[in-house]
Amino acid sequence: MPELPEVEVVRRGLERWVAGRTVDAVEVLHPRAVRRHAGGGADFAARLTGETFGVARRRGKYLWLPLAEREMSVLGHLGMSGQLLVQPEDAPDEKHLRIRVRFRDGAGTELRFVDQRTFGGMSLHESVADGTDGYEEGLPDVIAHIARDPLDPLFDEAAYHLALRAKRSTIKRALLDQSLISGVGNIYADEALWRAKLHYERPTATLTRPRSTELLGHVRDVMNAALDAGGTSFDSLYVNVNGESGYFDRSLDAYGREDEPCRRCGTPMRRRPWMNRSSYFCPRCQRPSRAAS
DNA sequence: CCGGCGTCCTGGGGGC
DNA sequence: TGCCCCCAGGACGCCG
Repeated sequence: MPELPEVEVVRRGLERWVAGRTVDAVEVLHPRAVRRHAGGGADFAARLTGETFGVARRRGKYLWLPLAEREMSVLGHLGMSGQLLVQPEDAPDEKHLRIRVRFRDGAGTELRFVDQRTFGGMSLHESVADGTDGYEEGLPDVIAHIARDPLDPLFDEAAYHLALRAKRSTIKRALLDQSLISGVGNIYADEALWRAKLHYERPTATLTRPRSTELLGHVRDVMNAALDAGGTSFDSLYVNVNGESGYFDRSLDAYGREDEPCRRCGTPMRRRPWMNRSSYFCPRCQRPSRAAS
């Protein structure tokens, strides 16, 4: 389940293995993998052929490859189970291979998008300036609404706090709202809330500025720890751009630890159904406030 | 306008 | 053993 740290590991792989290479041919093997591309698979392949990739960029869980000679970018999202692999051209196709990008150089490798559950995909979009960065970053127009992520030096912390105070929502919802702060998924939300000793249904409007600053610090800490470890991997579905599995799950304090002792106080951790998914928390360290159930 | 929920998808696992 | 149902969840669309 790739979140920001895993996507960043993939971005680094793309920067190293794909930047500067020119596309020779593209094969779209599953239409759902390009469902976000307006013209469909054939159009995606035709438009990409002959183009040269720039340096991969990332915002939250989205990553994109700017085209060197156009104000356009190839947008990628890994969804739940997506992988971007740089493989030898003669390596056998993966079972869930969805898109293949061949290159014109003689490097002997190709880029593959592999995705079992097909929540992810690739698509080509116009680039747009967002007011702070220029066209050279190639931000795809369709993700202009995605907020900067907490590891971005230009993340607007003051605006984030103001938005939290203004919302009539709860903290975990707000952490997962990609238009407020991007890159946080279910796993790191639970981890950061556990570290901050905050209940997932704490109303955002009750968070003081110091408290929300502290939470943000925990979000950054848990993401940086995962980055240092090379990305989190839970079910071997996630593999980085070179096909190496991440590792980090041993370090999780909350996610997936139902009935296991809290690493702070020993109380059995709980799992609660929440928004068609789960929230893991310590019932003692993370007490709900009066307004929450 | 915005919060909240349904939907997409597939393989693994649990229960009967 | 085999089958069925549930579960995982990111992001978007729609409803109230």
